[in-house]
Amino acid sequence: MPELPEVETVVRGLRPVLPGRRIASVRLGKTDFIDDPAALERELPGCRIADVQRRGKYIVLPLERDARGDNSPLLIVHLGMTGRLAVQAAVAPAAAHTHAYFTLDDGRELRFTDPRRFGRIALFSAAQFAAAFARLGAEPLEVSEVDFRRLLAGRRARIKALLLDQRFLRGIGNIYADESLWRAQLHPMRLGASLSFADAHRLLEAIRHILRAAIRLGGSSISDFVDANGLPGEFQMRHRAYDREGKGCFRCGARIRRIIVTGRSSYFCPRCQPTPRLRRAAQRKKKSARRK
DNA sequence: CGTTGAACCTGTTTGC
DNA sequence: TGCAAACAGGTTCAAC
Repeated sequence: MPELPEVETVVRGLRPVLPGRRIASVRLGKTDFIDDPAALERELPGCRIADVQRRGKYIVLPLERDARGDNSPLLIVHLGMTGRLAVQAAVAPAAAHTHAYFTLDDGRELRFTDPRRFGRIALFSAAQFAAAFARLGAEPLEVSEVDFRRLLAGRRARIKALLLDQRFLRGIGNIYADESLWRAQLHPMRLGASLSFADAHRLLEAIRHILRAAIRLGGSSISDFVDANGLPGEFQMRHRAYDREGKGCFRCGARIRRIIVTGRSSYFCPRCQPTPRLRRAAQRKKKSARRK
């Protein structure tokens, strides 16, 4: 569920609420997705939440410790596939699979809910944070076209694999990869280095357009995504490729197809997003197979 | 460098 | 109707 636009939507919902609040206490349920549960219970009470930020698909809460405040830690939350983070009244009944409760100094609670527990919560020192996040690629809404072309140069991986690789760009997942490739009219199996100047230009434009539109509509709600206020997004109404197997292409009418690329379902229009030329060895193999 | 497949875990949808 | 298989927004790791 949560890719860059959904995480951004959650962050924008929390930003008017959390900064300035202090964490009074911590309660944990299942903890197998938390790096060091004991550290949360030990370190968090008394900390003031200074800000709410997003880095790729990560939510980052910089904290300030009591008086002197140096060596301040950062609380990191990743929503995985089914994670939710929301502030609720302490008396409100908790949704099923709510595994972390952070009581705030106004009596309300910041709650983390995640049925599949693919999410992650960690408490990082400034140094740990810098080291961990140095591996992530650029923000797709901030990278320049020149840098984007440099990233593609020499990459023999499929463009779909690159878009999903958080060290290439951070924040794009399966939905927005497919939607961007559809808009740019590029087949998901194209190799990164094979993209022409014009291809790369169209792809970056598509990524920017799609992500901005999705943020504007509060993200995509496929089955269970809701923002920090419990409201679903609306960008799923605008999907042109994702989860549309067998339906007509919005551009040319051809039936959208689903194939597996990099182990993930990939939806594309076989007419608008033409199959790349195969490499010679693979091509020979196919030809001989066809002759039989 | 790249790719593939499996693993993590639960819930929902699909197919026989 | 019932049960099993397939599938799901993500990340990581081993094996090739």
